[in-house]
Amino acid sequence: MSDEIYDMYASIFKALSHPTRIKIIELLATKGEMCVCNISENLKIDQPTVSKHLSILKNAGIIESKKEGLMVNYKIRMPCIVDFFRCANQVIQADINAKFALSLKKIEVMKEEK
Amino acid sequence: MSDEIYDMYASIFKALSHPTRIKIIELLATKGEMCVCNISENLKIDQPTVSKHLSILKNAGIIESKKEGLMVNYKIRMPCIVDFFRCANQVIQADINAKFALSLKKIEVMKEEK
DNA sequence: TTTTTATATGCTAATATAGGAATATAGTAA
DNA sequence: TTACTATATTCCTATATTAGCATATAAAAA
Repeated sequence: MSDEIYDMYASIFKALSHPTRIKIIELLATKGEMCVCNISENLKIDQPTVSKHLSILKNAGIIESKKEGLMVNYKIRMPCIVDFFRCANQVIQADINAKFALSLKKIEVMKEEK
Repeated sequence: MSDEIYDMYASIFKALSHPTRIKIIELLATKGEMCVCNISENLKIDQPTVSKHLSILKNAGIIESKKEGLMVNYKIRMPCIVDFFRCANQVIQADINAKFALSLKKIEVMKEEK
């Protein structure tokens, strides 16, 4: 694989590496399509900030936009992106389970020390 | 979803948002398991830098390590991470196709202008 | 035309990240 | 013990990213 391809992969993941942008993807995945104003309202984040995050996602090729009158509607361009989250969720669940197991172990040790 | 969960998703994607770390994942996905020295040698990146990237991937829960004597072997903890790349590849291919279509269109316009 | 509405962009300060060089740690061997 | 090997960490500097505010653009309405 060429360095350019690695950069392209990295830029897609970088676009997804911000909690606000994850929220935007989740919102669009749920509602299908939304204008900037509704996204801003729904997430309670001011319009310029939402606009900037949307342009980052768009530049990465993850979402696309369509102008309709005054409004710009955004939607997910690559539906398989939802699978990212299913996998990421497995990682997160594994972490939570590991932390839980660890705290149980600590409780056991405390009992033994008594 | 709580803000903490969004942060966890974001940190997983952030861990993948660097070309060197993509290369490491690809390497581990292919070879199964590798020590730091072999990763460093294979990617021609110096050891402290590889070590830092590995710790970022490990903290995100994407890879795990096992110490064996002097060496530390790393392997992928979540096999589904490979699906990330399959999807990301679709995004990349779509971009490449779009660019190609655009350049064809420009050629058409140039012909008409003659 | 002017005004209003929806979105995008420019600027700045604070914060985060990267790589390189040097150093620290931990296990092995002599 | 000392020497060696494989990893990890620290410090430093350069660069990148963020949110917030102000401003610019673009379409619709008056």
